[in-house]
Amino acid sequence: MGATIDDVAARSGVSTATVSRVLSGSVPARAATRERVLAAARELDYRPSSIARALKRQETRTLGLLVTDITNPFYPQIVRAVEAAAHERGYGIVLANGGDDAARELEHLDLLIERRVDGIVIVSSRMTRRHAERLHRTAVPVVLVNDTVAGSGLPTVTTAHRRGARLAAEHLIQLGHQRIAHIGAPADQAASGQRRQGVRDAMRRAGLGEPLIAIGDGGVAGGAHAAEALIDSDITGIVAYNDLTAIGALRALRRAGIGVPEAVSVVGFDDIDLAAWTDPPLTTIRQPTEALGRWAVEHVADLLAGHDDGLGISPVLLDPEIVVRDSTSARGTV
Amino acid sequence: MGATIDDVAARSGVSTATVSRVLSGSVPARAATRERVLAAARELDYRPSSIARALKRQETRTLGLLVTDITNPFYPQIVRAVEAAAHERGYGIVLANGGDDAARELEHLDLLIERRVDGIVIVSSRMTRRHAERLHRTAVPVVLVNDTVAGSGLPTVTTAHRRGARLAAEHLIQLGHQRIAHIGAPADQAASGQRRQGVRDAMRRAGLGEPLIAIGDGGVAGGAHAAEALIDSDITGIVAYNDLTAIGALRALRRAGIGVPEAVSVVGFDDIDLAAWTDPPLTTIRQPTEALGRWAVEHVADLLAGHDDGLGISPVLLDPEIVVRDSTSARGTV
DNA sequence: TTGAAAGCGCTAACAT
DNA sequence: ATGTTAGCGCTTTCAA
Repeated sequence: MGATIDDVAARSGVSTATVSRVLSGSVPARAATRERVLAAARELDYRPSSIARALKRQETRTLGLLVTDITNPFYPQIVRAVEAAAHERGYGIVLANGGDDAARELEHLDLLIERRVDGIVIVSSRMTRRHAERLHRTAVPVVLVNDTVAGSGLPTVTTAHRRGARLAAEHLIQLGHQRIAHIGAPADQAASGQRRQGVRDAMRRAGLGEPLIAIGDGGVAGGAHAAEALIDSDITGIVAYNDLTAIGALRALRRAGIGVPEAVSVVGFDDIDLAAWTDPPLTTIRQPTEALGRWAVEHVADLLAGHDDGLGISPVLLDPEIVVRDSTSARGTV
Repeated sequence: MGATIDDVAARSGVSTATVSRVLSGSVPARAATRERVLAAARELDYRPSSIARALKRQETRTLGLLVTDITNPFYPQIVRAVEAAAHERGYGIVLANGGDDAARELEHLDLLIERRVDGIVIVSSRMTRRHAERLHRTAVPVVLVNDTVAGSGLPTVTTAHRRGARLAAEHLIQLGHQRIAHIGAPADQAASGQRRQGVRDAMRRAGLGEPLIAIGDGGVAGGAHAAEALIDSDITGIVAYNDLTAIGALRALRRAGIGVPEAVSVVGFDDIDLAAWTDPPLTTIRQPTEALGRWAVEHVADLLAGHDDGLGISPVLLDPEIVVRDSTSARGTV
């Protein structure tokens, strides 16, 4: 099919070594030789095989991207970010969409390893110690995004969930809200504890006591349910676990005839694409997706380059920022 | 680092050929040999290098997935579907996110080819004849999803956009609507013409004349704008180019105090995840994402297997289905 | 500046 | 049933 380096060498009357050198530009060559090689390559439409190169060089310039929690609305954003950062550094991305169960996920991990990816980025999965072990054994650089495995020593970069949730609650407090509820997510969601804590931090600092806590399911339905349960309380502000939850709350409140933001203010988390288009547009905490992806890729690259910076002892926290839209408004003390 | 086939061979006291055979299971081996090989492989945590295998076999069991139109809300769904279908058939996915300009996209294509992907699935990109040429020259099987390049002869699978839009309009007509508007997308969107035609088909069949046409931008903002312009007309139903456009329309109508679906019914297209959660939940045309992805992968596989079924002359159309929610309702003749 | 040759890890004839 | 060996397409010493 495609032309090989031998074809190019033959056509230009030099050795394959010379072709390789000219094409890589690593070693100077006589101008005349250069020209001939380049011409031959062009004429034959030669594309070096990265497979052969990988075998020789023992690196594929490829990163595995394992995304398990596909229900995560924030998934497309992070895939985008990682792909872009990788491409910039000359890495390709092999995508692995985690399945439903942990077993299938381990299988994916194996596949990535067999494909000899140079490193692996794992996003918000249900990583277990077993995964970590497997990873450790094969010595493939790995970085976790938005999740940690306790005691695995795996390097991690995550959004500062706690700080983000605090930001959300503080925004409400600054607007004069005093009775604030938090609609959380089940405990198995990596960030649920931290976000709840963030809301408490803000309340406590302001001397407002404890937030009212309701639990959703991380999705719209759960958010709506939880908000309904909150309707008879006298809260004026809600910090939702994420945007999906917030959208559910918006819906439930509308159904109940409670105006947002006049009667109750709502803050989300993530800033998914559609957050700008809810009704009213959602005030939310934007995760630093770009930075998360970039950091993950750069750190894998560093690890590959042998810069073992002793990281992984504690996760790197990246700051989110608040995006104020129309689902929150000032509220004097009642 | 990792153990090689030589290590396993040495440890189990057989030749590498035997190891290869035992592991692949292609040829029967004596039970005792089998055991020893398997044991050695396990002990060494041996993972065959798919790189070396690819070089030998001249196939990587890898498909390239080029997604350019990243603004397409339908993007995550199709990535999911393609990945799943590929995985099922033992293919991995190399992801390439198209850039802004056509040049960057060509670069991506080259990269995929250098990576020696066995086939390429291209989703809804701004494919040009130049791309098609490049593809043709390298003889890599390609299938296009939801887009065609006129005269390129590239096999294509797409949603039956025209039929889908007709379904949408017919739904409205059955509900008693007579004055229907279509909010379309700019002409450069692959499906815009077909969807507009679909609406006209339905109107004409029902003897209702031409639909009122407004043009959005394929996004929420454009949908809102276009809907505003429609407010003073006397239409009672809107078929939007896609869900984003429909969401924009929903918003504009609410702002204007026009009830959906009491005063005006709205139908979207795509059935993105959030369509079920708009207010009111959106009646829409669901693209057969699963089938699209599966078909694309299977067709590439067929091509790879040498089944040149003379396809590609005309695109394969997959039927969408209507999902009726609450943004549409019956309406007697006024 | 260029060439010859070894070798990356595997598979598949071809032998035995 | 198993071993020997060539070779996939490249890069990289080592020589010249």
